[in-house]
This record gives sequence, C-alpha cells and structure tokens, in this order.
Amino acid sequence: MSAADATILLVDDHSVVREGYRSVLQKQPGLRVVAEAADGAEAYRLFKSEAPDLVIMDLSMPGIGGIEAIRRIRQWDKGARILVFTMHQNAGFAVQAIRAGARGYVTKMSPPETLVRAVMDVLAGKIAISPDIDHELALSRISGESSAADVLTPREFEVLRLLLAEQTTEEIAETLHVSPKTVANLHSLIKDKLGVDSDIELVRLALRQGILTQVDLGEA
Amino acid sequence: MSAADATILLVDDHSVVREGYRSVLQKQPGLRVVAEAADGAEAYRLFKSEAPDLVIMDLSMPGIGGIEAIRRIRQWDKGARILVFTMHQNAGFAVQAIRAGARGYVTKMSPPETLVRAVMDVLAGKIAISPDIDHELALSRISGESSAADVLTPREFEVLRLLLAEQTTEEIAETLHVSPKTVANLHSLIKDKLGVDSDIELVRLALRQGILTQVDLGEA
DNA sequence: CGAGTGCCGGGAAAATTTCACGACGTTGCA
DNA sequence: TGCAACGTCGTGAAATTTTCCCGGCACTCG
Repeated sequence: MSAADATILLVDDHSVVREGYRSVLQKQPGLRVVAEAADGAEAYRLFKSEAPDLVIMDLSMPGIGGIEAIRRIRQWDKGARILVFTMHQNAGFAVQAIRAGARGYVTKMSPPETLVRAVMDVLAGKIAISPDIDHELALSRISGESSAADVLTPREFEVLRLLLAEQTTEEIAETLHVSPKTVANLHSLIKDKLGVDSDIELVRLALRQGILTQVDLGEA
Repeated sequence: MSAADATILLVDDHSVVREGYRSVLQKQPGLRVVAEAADGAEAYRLFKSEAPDLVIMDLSMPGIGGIEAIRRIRQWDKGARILVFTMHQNAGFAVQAIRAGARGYVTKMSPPETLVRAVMDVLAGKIAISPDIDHELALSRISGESSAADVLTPREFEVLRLLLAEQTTEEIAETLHVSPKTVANLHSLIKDKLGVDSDIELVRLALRQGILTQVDLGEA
C-alpha cells in the first residue's frame, strides 16, 4: 500500500455486499478501502474522521438515506467525491443523487468492470454514469413526463422517501433534525407539486415512478 | 477441491453481490461454488444441469422471482436444498419461501458468519432461519399483521378496495350510495382494524397482501 | 326472544392539512 | 459588487379531516 493509494469509504447496509465491493476493488492496484459504514449517519461520521478520496454509497439504507448523506457530506466538504452504487435502476434517483452532489451513479446490475471504471473516472474528476442509467435518462427525456425528481428539491425528495418508508411525521422530523411542522409543510408541498390530493395517490405515483419499489415493502 | 466438497449454485441478479458471497464462502473449507445465475429461469436451468448440493438464492430478481424458482426446482427435485439470502426482513416473505420449499432464510443484513452458519446447517439437513427473521416471525405471531380479508367485513373490504382505486371520499360515497361521513368513518375503522396509523401504511399493507397489485397502477 | 354483529350516519372534540408570511443563507447572474 | 431567485425552516391561524362516542336499523343464530 503506497502512500499514493486512493482511499475509499464503503457505505452499504448489507455486510456481504460490502464484501463484494472489497473483493472487486482489491484486484485493482492503487485503491485502498479504509472504512465501511452501514448507514448514512455513520457514513457522515466516518467521512469527517477519515477524509477518504472517494465514497462508494448505496442509497436505500435505514435511518437517513443515501441522498441525505450525500447532502451532508458535500455540505461538510464541497470537494467530496461520492459514487452512488445502488440497485435502483431509475432515472429519478440518479437525477436526485447527482443534484445532491454525487459524482457518479452505477447500478448493482452492472458488471464489476463498470464499477471499477466508474471509480477510476470519478477519482480522475469525471462524472460516471452506468450505461443502463444513461438509457433510462434518455428515455425519460423522450417521454417528457415530469417525474417527481424533476420538480422536487433534494430536501423534498428526501422527505418523500422517508414518508414512504418511515411511519410518522414526528419520526421523520427527528431523523432530519427539523420541527414536525416543517415536515408537515413539506408533505403538503410535495403533494401540491406532484399534483396529488391524497397520500394514497402519492404512494401510487411513487410506485409508478419507481421511487418506492416492491422490495421496499419488506420492513413490515 | 476434493470430491467431497459441497457444490453450490449462487443466484442473485447483482454480480457484485455474488462476488460477495464467493468471497465469504471461499474462506470456508469444504464448499465450492460451481455455478452462478442472475435470474430464476437461469437458476432452474443450471440446477438441472449441475445438480448442486445447495442453492443460495435471492428473492427479488427480474423475470420469474425467487419464490417461483424455488417451487420449480423443488418440483424437479424434491430433495433440493435451497437457502434464501435476501434483503427482505419480512416474516411474510420468509413464510412464503419456506412454504415453497426453501430450507433456510437469511437476510443480507446478517453478518457473514450467519450466512456461513446457515449454509452449514442446511447442508447438514437442518432448517436455518436468521435471528432477525426469527424475531419478525415471533412478532407477527404476537401482534400479527392481520390479513385484511380476514378481519374486515365485506363492506369494509369493498371500501378499502375503492380507497386504493378511487380518489376522494366523496366519489366513493357516491359509488356506494352512502354519505361521505360513512365512508370517512369506515376509512378510520379500517385503519384501526388493520393496525395502521396512516394511509401510506395502509397502501403498503395492501401491496404486501396483494389487494393492490403493482401492475394495476397504470390508470392514474 | 335476546344477544351478537354488520351497516349507516350524526355531533363534537382532536388532530392534521393547508395557506400566508417572514427569516436566513446560497447561488447565479447582470 | 449587488441583488434577485431559490431552497430551507419555522410560526400562526383557518379550514378540513380524522377520530371517538353515540344511537338506530336489519339480520342471524341459539
């Protein structure tokens, strides 16, 4: 391990998946995994203490999600390089992640080479998008339908995600360290922006746009 | 690799995740990964040609899902040993998987040791359930998420269906020729009976129980 | 018959949703 | 450089909805 090795922080709530990253990245010279986190809050903490050259981050995690973690890290260090590596093959998520400050977006469907390539690109200062997401983005541009990701600010999108995942307004307020009133206001604003009247329509729209997938229903 | 090695088929649609399995399992003597599949159909095909001692299978995959793949494999070979390894920390999925013929259920949240232990247990003929799912199953038996069709009266069930499909309380009231007040009362009663606090949870529960199917979301 | 249950809705309190408004920091652009 | 636009956070008050408690009606079953 030379001093010139690029240091990496892995963020994913599944330990075996992190093991997979490691295995793939270890084969690549010049890279060194220096820390691992299982959720957004831990990622933020470790970023501050370890100051890695690159963060590889999943999006769907317990507590504060990947988008919010990206926001916080970028707020702490404007130059932070974050590569999103997620199962969500969805243009909306990609748009939100990039807006929040991510420098790359690769799906877990991609072959390992794509991940390695993206890591190298981001470290070299480029923006890296995996081909399937490029395709999704192209499609969403053609169909021209305004997705939730287009009209919502990052903060609103994060609240939407938590609304779909967490239970109560109070819990979300605590997670985001804001007043319950603010969450309620955002909840209302989100429905307004998306043109739905009820929470039921909101969930249906989220399902159609892939913001909430069937796999997310797991946490009973 | 001795002839006595237990042969394993890995099934997961994310290649990097398969890499993670491999990395963890390689450290364990007596195990040998002989094939990998990225979806249910390929898993079935490979099982027939490779006849592995054990299948480690994810549930959420494109095309035919894990549950259906388990069913087909067990139909082909009644003695097939299949260990489910998935992100779904959900008692309902576990029950479904076991019923379909799986011999074990471990979540991806689990530490690698738990997976290894489960692999050994299943190979030894035992049933392996990870602790978190044990806990979920216990919970579901105690406070049990009552199935909607079970606790709801026909009228309530009808209102639930319309709530998921129609938009407003007023429209439902008109459809059923009752006062909006009654619909609102029933709406509240339904949530109470199903043990959910918000409409969002209500929709999620309906999705889990198949009352609302994801394919049926087309009509806005 | 009487007890239990499903179904319907009124009234009022409680909670939430919505709207209007202001403050603050950042971004971007002229 | 200044200033307009925007995102974020929050308050207060009105409007609406949700929830709880209530009674009435019809039907079934032992």
